[in-house]
Amino acid sequence: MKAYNPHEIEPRLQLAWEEAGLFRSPDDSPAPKKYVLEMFPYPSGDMHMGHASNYTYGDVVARYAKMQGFDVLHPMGWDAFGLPAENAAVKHHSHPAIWTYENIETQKKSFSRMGFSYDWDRKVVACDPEYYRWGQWIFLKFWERGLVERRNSPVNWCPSCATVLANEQVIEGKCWRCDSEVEKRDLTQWYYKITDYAQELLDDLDQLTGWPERVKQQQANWIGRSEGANVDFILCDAEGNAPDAPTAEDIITVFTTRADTLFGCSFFVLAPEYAGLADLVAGTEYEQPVMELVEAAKKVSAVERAQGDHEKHGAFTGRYVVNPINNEKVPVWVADYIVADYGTGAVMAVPCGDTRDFEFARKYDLPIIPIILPEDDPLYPQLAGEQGRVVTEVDWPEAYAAEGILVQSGEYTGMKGGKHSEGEAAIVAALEEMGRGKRTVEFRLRDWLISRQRYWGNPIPAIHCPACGVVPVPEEDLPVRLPEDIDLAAGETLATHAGFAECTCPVCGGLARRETDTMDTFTCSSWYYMRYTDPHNIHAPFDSAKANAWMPVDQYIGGIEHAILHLLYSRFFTKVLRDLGLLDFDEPFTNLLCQGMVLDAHGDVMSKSKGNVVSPEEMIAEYGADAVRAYILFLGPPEKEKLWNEDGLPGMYKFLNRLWRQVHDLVGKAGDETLFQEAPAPEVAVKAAQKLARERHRVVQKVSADIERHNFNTAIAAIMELSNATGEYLRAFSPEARAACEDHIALDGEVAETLVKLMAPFTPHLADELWQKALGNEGFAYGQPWPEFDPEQAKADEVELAVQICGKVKARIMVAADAPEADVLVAAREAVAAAIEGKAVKKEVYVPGRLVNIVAV
RNA sequence: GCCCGGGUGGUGGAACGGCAGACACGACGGUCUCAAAAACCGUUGCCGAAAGGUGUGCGGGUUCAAAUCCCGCCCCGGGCACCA
Repeated sequence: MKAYNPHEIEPRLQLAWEEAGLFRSPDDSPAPKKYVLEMFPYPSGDMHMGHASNYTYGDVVARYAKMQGFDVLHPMGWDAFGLPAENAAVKHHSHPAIWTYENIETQKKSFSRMGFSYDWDRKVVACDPEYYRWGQWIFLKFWERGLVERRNSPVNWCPSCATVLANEQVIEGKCWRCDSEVEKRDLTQWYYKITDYAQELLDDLDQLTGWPERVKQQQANWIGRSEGANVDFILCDAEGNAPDAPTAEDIITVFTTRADTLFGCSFFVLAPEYAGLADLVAGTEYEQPVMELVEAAKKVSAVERAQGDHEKHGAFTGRYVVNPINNEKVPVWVADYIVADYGTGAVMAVPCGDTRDFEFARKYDLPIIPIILPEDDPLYPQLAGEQGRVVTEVDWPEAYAAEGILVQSGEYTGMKGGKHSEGEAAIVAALEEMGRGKRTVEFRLRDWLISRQRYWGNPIPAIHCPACGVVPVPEEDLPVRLPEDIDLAAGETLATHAGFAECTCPVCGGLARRETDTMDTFTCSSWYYMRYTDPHNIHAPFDSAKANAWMPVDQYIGGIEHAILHLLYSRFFTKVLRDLGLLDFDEPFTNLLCQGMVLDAHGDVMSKSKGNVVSPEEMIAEYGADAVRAYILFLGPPEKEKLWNEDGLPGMYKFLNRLWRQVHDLVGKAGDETLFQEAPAPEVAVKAAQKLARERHRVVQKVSADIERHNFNTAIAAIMELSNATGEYLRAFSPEARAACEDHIALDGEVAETLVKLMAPFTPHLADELWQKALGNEGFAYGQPWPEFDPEQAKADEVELAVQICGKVKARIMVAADAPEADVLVAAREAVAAAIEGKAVKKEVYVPGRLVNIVAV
């Protein structure tokens, strides 16, 4: 027997797999399909632990599916556009493509060295013009459908990255990539109208039964649907006189989810960025303080805003509006706690029912009108009978935002109040009746800002013509290629590049200017998984028949950090491409596995700057890829965060060595390395053989179930148990004794083959080597039929039962597995006879195969 | 503030409401060795010499039986957040 040497067998088998084209996926085959996909990486340099674990999980799922008889699509590619490549280019006075492609080669080698079963013929690289041209094509299709918009609005600007960012890329007021504070700027930018799909993106979360609940929750939060109503307030003079026939200029609309509290509205607030604000105060004594507030609000950084309990600032505009429900005159204020781009940017303030309005009212001494409170509130009896409008006489301690009973609310007094309440419905109905209100729904989700002022991205295929306006690049002119001669180190950009922007208008033929913004890299990752189904197509992004055949992805695996960003964008793309008639399904990813972060031993995120990055390469160099794979899998459930600690790695290597020996021993090829030492008593030996035969069935059953629910750690633990049973067995029978007996030869062969096949998804090199050299087979364990099991044969003839008295274990008995209940109870009583002596047995509970519980007092 | 997760030995982690701690790591003891390594065998939640007791963040409850279900807290992690 040769010793287990991963450093020799692993590279040799990787080459053999490649030569055999083992992982190539067929385009059409009658077998059922399984599309297993891991999120493609950004080519940042070396493979890190996050990659290693993520891709190991995927590889197990893919290899297991293959052994289950599925046609498997298991591709890999690179999310190759992005800022780090530009930074590297500046640093090394080179081109982003050089850095990117070098890193891709490095990572590809690392992935191969891990033994991942990718179909490299389907590799997709996002910065390849053959790929990004179709991203441009999709942009044009979105445009045709009215899903592209170019508009001026306040946007998030990262000064360090020198580009705008999408809402999803701002984390607590900071840039998702570089952590710099984000600024607000008014700029004209390109948007994908993802809000058109807000409702469907929310509704279809229910379809995603194979997704983790927390991811769906996060998406629902992000989409943030609120049901409510728009209510029109009308500008009036200081005496409360409003025009009888108000025009659009006289109306200010608010969005509210709490129309039931309309009687409690004691002031009215506009956002500092409210469009008509300047006109409202122009030329009045209020203009100066209001404009000062507007200026001050601009200076408050997003980070400060994000910090929460920010002190509120406001100013009176000198104007009034009329509350449509009771014709009361209400002062109009401007305040920095109102968000301009949510709802209408104007709010009816109800201090008694809203903590923010309450704080503001206290600070500026505005009236607080109690109109809702719980029935058991001490103030309730007083206010419920109150006919007038108590304002200051009642000491209102804090805002009451929950459900309650309406008081001092005219004909609605006594109704239930709260979100979606009786009172809310009644008041909205009344407003609708008088033409001053309308049911509506607001979403927190904003349109996706896709333009970036960066070079290393997919150019937006648009042309600015002085005569025709903004026009699309004709399809036949795609791709708009990135110019290769650019000197980023010298500060050159697409906008300043000589030649790139120059073009002629495709409509009028006149001199025009090409759009110089590129698209957010997340546009590239929103459809790459479709390209894998047809990666070499030069006529379309993909052939619909091929995409529909392979898609949706059966198992998607990636980091939790993409819970919103990538996964939401991809769902949006899928729905639009479906509406374009290119796809026949609604959701791209049927099942989603989100792996937890791999952290260092102290629980910190691994990063180059912290110098705590653990490289899988060194571990592979010492113990081989199979040991690293198995150890990663054994560490715990994939969803959980992993504090990296490699103390157990040598133990896993030891296990693989033991397995190697055992398989050789079972098939009579161990030579001097046989585990047999000294024959025990015959009945001990027989039991070891019986147990091994049973364990083989039980473990196959358990490993299959565990892989299917992604409990790889317990699957490996079960294989260890089979190995332990094998060890006992091999110690009990000499190789000669086993070779002389047909029954032994049969059992030995079955167990050896089972061990090899069970290990195949986890440690594919070891399995293939044993498959060929120890078991003497042709080909590879990869793709061999997964072992069968018989649940009946997994059962033991005799079982040990715990005997409890009142739930406490007092004894253990051995009984035949099929013993009648009466016999078992007799045996149980005997076993604890002394303890129940003189007590009355009130009840006996028998759980077959587990325990007997005797309730005796 | 709202919404999700999660608290189990020295460590990673197991446990369809049914013997808590599977499987490992580590530690300790042993076999083999001149010795060490490797390999193999055994012990290992805690207290206790033992009998026994005790034990899954804390306090209650349901149940013959609770890590698991219910109620009330405490701590840790994540998401959303002046979103009306």
